[in-house]
Amino acid sequence: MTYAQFSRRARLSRRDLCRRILEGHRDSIKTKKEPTAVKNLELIFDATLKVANAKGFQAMTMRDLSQASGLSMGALYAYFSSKEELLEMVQSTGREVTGRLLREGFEEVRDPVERLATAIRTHVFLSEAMQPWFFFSYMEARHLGKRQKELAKQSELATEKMFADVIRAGQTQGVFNGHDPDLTAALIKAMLQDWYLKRWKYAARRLAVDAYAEMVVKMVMAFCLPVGAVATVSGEKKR
Amino acid sequence: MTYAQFSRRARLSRRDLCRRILEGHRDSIKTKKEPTAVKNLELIFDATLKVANAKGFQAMTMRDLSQASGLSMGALYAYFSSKEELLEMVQSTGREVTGRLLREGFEEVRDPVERLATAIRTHVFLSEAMQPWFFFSYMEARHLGKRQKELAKQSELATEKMFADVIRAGQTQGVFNGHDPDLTAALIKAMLQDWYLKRWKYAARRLAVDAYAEMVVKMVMAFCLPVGAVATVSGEKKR
DNA sequence: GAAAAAAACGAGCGAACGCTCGCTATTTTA
DNA sequence: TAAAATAGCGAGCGTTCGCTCGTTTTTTTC
Repeated sequence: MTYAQFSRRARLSRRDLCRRILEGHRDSIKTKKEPTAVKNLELIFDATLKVANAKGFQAMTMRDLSQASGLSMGALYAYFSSKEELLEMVQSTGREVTGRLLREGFEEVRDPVERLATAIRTHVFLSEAMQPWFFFSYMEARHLGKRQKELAKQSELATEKMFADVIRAGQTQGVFNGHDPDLTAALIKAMLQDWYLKRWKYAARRLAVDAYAEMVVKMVMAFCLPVGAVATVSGEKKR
Repeated sequence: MTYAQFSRRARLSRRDLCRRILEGHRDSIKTKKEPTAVKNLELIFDATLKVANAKGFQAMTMRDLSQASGLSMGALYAYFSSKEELLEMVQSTGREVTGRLLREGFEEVRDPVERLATAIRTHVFLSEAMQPWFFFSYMEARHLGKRQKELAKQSELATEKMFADVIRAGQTQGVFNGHDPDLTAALIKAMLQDWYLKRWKYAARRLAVDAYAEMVVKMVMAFCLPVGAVATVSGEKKR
């Protein structure tokens, strides 16, 4: 799979995302009419991610957010009851969408090698498509309350377990060698995170998202496949 | 090299660190007597890293810092002129010490394979010994001013170039295969960062620093060494 | 198009912020 | 040990923060 294929299939528009958020907060959001609410939620989340990812969520004032979104202070507070709730809304939404799309991304692939490669590619492509959300989730996680922080950790561990399980299954089938699956999964996740955390670096090098994904796949396969196994990972043609 | 050996050799006590900071800011620090100044700088940096790493530097108030350090507001401002300057002091100190120790760590090792492995181990061990500093530098970099932010980026790129150069030298000698050295270095750095950024994860798993370092070394060698090369990386005995 | 309902506004509130400065306490000097 | 020098203190200043609410503007209803 390439990034072009992925983003055609995933169709994760901000509008759909905001509609989901609205459904989840129907009771607390004061605006009655859906089209208006969705439009404004879009403005709010766009502005939040833009300003907060530049200067940090704590440093972003509600006046900043008001200016960046084009909504007044009063209008903003029709959609959340406090700055902290806004933080939780962005976090939980990103978490939910990520988990779902990631699982869907490779569930039908059964060959262990191809399954691991697809999981890696899906994660890179997903974090590319939703880069501001991923960056925000990572950098602002420690400003969450105790309960929400625990959820964020659980989410991270769940993603990692997903990779570890794929590797374990491959080991059982004798396709992968015996390296610790949990630690391997942790290292994979570390490499995947760099793509959305250090975007300035890869943008400066004009590195495409597909190239990055393939590099990570190669590194992981070199580590997980037994010595001597020919590393033809993907069915796609190589140049 | 093991972590025990490294930390015995590096000897990077907080006291020495604070003495260096004092020398670098002799003109702006109002306290005249060195022993007093060093003692208070130690209190200030300890408290800053403790509080800021828990709730973020922006969220840390000067009253928090006063309470955590045991110094009054007035006493704090004898050592820096603004909260922003405190941020820059911590950042620049960490940067300086890191760069120096990292370079010293593997300059005498000449064999490419051993050299790359030593560079990786040194980075992991260094980030373990100075974990609060590394975590702080990473998480608070975007709150710096333009000039300082540029320095932080340059420092990151310099570290990466160090790894890339080691790999390039190994390729010239025909020891490593032809994978892009710059991108490989970026992936190595991503794995190294996870150790000090996600400490809660590895602490929960009771994973030792040496084990982590060896895992990264193995992964990198599997990727960089030509297929078929026996991966006996270190001179140390294996179980 | 008048009345009712919904959405948007933004000045202003109390609280908390970074930082200062007149003062006290401690140490050094002679 | 008196005088001078240094270190330490914390209430209070001006500012800015998150958030509210009485009012105005826009949209819907009939």
